[in-house]
Amino acid sequence: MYSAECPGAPRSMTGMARAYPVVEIEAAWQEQWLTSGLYEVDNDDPRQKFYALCMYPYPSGSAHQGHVRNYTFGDLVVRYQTMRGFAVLSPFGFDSFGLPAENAAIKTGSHPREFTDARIEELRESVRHLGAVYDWRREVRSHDPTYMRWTQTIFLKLMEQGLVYRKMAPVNWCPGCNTVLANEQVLGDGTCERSGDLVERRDLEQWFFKITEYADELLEGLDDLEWPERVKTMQRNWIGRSEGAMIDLVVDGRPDLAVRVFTTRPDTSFGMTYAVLAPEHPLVDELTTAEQRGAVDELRERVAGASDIERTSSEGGPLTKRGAFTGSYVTNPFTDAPVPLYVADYVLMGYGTGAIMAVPAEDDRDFAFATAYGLPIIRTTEPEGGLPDDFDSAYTGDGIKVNSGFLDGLGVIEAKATAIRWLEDKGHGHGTVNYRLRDWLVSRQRFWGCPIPIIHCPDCGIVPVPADQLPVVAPDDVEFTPSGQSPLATHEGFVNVACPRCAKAARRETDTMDTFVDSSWYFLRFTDPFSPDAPFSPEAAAHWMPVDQYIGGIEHAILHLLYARFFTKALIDVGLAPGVSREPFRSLFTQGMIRMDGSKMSKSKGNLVAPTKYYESVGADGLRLFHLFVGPPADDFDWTEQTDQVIEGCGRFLDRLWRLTTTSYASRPGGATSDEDLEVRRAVHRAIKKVTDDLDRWSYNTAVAQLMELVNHLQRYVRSEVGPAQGVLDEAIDALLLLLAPMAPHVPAELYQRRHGLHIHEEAWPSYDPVLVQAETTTMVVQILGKVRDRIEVDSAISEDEAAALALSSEKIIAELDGRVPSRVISRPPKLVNLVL
RNA sequence: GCCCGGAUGGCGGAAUCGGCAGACGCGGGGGCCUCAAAAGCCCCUGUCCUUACGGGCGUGCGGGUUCGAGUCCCGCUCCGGGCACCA
Repeated sequence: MYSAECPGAPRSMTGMARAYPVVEIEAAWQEQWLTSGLYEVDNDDPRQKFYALCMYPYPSGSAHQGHVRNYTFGDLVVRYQTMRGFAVLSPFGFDSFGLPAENAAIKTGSHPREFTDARIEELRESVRHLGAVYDWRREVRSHDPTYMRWTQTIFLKLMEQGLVYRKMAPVNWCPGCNTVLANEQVLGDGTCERSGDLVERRDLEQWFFKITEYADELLEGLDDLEWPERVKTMQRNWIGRSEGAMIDLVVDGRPDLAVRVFTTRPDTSFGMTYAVLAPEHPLVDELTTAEQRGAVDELRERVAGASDIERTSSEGGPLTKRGAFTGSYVTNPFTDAPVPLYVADYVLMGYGTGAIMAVPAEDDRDFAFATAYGLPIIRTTEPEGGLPDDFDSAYTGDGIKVNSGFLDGLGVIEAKATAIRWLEDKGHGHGTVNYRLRDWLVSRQRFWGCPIPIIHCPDCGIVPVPADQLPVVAPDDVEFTPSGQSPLATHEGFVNVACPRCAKAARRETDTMDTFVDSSWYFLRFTDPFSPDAPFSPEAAAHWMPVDQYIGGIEHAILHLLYARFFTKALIDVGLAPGVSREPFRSLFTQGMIRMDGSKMSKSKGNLVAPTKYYESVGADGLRLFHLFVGPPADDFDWTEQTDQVIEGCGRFLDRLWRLTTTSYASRPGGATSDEDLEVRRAVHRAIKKVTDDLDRWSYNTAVAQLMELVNHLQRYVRSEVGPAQGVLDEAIDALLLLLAPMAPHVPAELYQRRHGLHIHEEAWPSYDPVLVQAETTTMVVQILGKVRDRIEVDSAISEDEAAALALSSEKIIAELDGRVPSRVISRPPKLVNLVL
């Protein structure tokens, strides 16, 4: 491929001499892969499909080490599965809407599109320098109008099918920036990351997706996925399914009015000594008596102004300031006793019904509150060993019900079921399932996102933008001011529009969609990115989906992966994706983070080590090998002062391989086979098996180690006294190059081309001879009481008895035993015999 | 507070099913080559005792199971991550 005469030993920037011209060879092959179309697959490809995908990146400019790691793993999978004979779909795209472009626009005055397009160009270029291969024809970009059109179409389709709605919701409002912030933009201390102002909570009309309608399926679907357990657990916790009961507490003196509470512990109902409303609960006003109005209003005012962070922090103030008595009482239906109704900030409007029955004896928070307010505490669960005389904390464990009327004597589980049956019989409530998962708030008061395709008409109300007017694209003639307010909201030409229904003057929706919407269906678009009249053809999507191997960072463990799963199911249900697998990502791999000085390596931390310099010293191959070799792919990696030396070591390995392959060795006369020949052949076939197994189980570091061992072995072989046999050496080197090809693609491609005139990446993955993998003889360890006393070379197929006999006849063992007779002989042929005295 | 991970030489890590702990690499030491250096090549490199041969100890800590434990069980310590008034 690289055709120049060998220019001797080129010197890299780090001053190390390389055995081969790194930059020229890598550039030539990258050009070849880009133009040859080898990794472009068509939808009617007859080979079995394999969909490999790395999470599409936000285009932040040139690739950093996190990208390199990600795409090295991804490219390995693509090239490996291609060699194994699959039609591998390997697309690339850009998650190109998002705040950094808008912030840059505010700073420099440039349009976010120009900024983004330039960053995309940089990232695409540096990904190519890595030698990673994609079907670039399929590239998608979130901000591309042809993509936006379908994002908006999907929004409207979901709305039409009742999965989108609008309601008032509290948002993070920055008074300095005069806009709403995403949660990620609010710092830990509750201030705005840009202006430093204290973020407030405000209620605004917001758009939502009904992800909660899929809560159960999102939960149950996790069981069958080949995902890291950690990620599944995080999603389960996020969904937060809990079984319990709704109970209606009738207000004293108001038989028509009840406070509905949710509890997971209906078995503790007899211990309810008060009830609590969230400060935002709609019944607070009505149920607060004149005498208590002052205290309640004071509490509500304080809570309303506080951010979530303030409200839930442990510095929320003394407990006595956290609640207020409403003056009203509700009836505990189990005891018919009236209990006081409080308002308290520890009850959240966003979970359950925004109201609770409080059982201080069996709930930590209720216990703390009851203690502070002098409320009674009645224990209803007797732990094993009986009730203690006094106690200073709630008891939340298992036990036998006491003080609980008809529940007395039952265990917690039976008592729950009995209490729910009783509630349902008496009409006081019912069993239910509650989720922590909230509907997905998708509106953002931002410019650089996909506009929500809605028109607000004074007469017709909310009107979808007609399909033939999509996509709604943000205007170019906008000015970004430091206020941070989206210029969309004040752009007359954009906002003013005729109602598509009645033609009267109407206003466009100026909110844009959360960028997680764009990333919730891009993997479907990849299957059919040219489709002119649908987001994708259902046939193409059904063919390629699910993604067989999805690779990305653990930081997307919850949101992106949950939203994408929801979207896939929803798109199927609204008829856009019939026949598509309901779970989009069959197997997920989450790579470890690269850290430096304890924190994540990132642009914002300013601790990037650019890959560029390594492209010139050890090449993309060397850098890729380093990322594969340095440790388990799933583990975090600490970048230190020593890291450059490890990378250089990977470069040296490639040098040795190059010299080994390009040096001519004197053919051994006579053609007789030596022991060394057989040993080399065995080592080769063992390596094929080991590397194949390792690649299949994501143990890339040991796969690289295995190849290093093989090179070391071959190096000894060619320098050995008898010298190498050409046929043996050729078989070994070919296998070595084939095994290395998915990991470090350039050098093996170049060497294979020179050897055979063939493209290594079009070759089949090597297979091994099981006979050669099985060694003829093995070193058997003989232990006395678990301590190694002798090693004997034995036939691998040795029997239990033979092994034992051999061990007992060993001179060393006889001497060591010194006449003692083993009471037991543990024989585990062919590896070990252990003698017990 | 709750839920997950993890702890092995000077360092990154290996040991896939309970069977030789430390593969592979980095770093370090010694040697060869060279006028010299770089590069390359060879040998050594857990720790303690021993001139040697050889032996003792050793996978965060304390117990246990087993002929045998880095690996399994029980109880801790420390580190990392996620969730966090979720009723």
